[in-house]
Amino acid sequence: MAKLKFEKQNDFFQQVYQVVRLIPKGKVTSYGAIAKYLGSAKSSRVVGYAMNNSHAQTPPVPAHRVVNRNGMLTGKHFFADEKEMQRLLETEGVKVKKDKVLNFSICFWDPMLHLQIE
DNA sequence: CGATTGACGTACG
DNA sequence: TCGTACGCCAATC
Repeated sequence: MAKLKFEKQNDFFQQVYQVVRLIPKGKVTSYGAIAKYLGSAKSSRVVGYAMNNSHAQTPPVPAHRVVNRNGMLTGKHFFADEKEMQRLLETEGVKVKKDKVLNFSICFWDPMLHLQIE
């Protein structure tokens, strides 16, 4: 359980990256959950857009831990190899089948429940 | 400044 | 269960 505090409204992107970096190993979350956590539940698309630039961030953002609401690896296409994302998840203990996270409800990590904004 | 785009999510048939 | 339509919002053109 980590506590997170956002001083000011940093760049929305930076907030997204920050949350993604806090995702525990072996866990995954969704774009919508992150958006909601950041206070913009309807900005899920923007979260995805932010992830598009995650590769340029330092330290790198574990984008493979972020999937859509169905647990599908919609972002795999943005990795060097489409199987890279799945491989990374399985390496962390997350089973993936047909581009979908198995036991998604169990592997799902909701920032709203594990992070607290003071 | 208006139009388009998108790693989403929900509603509807 | 599956495909299509639409809304949302920031970035980009």
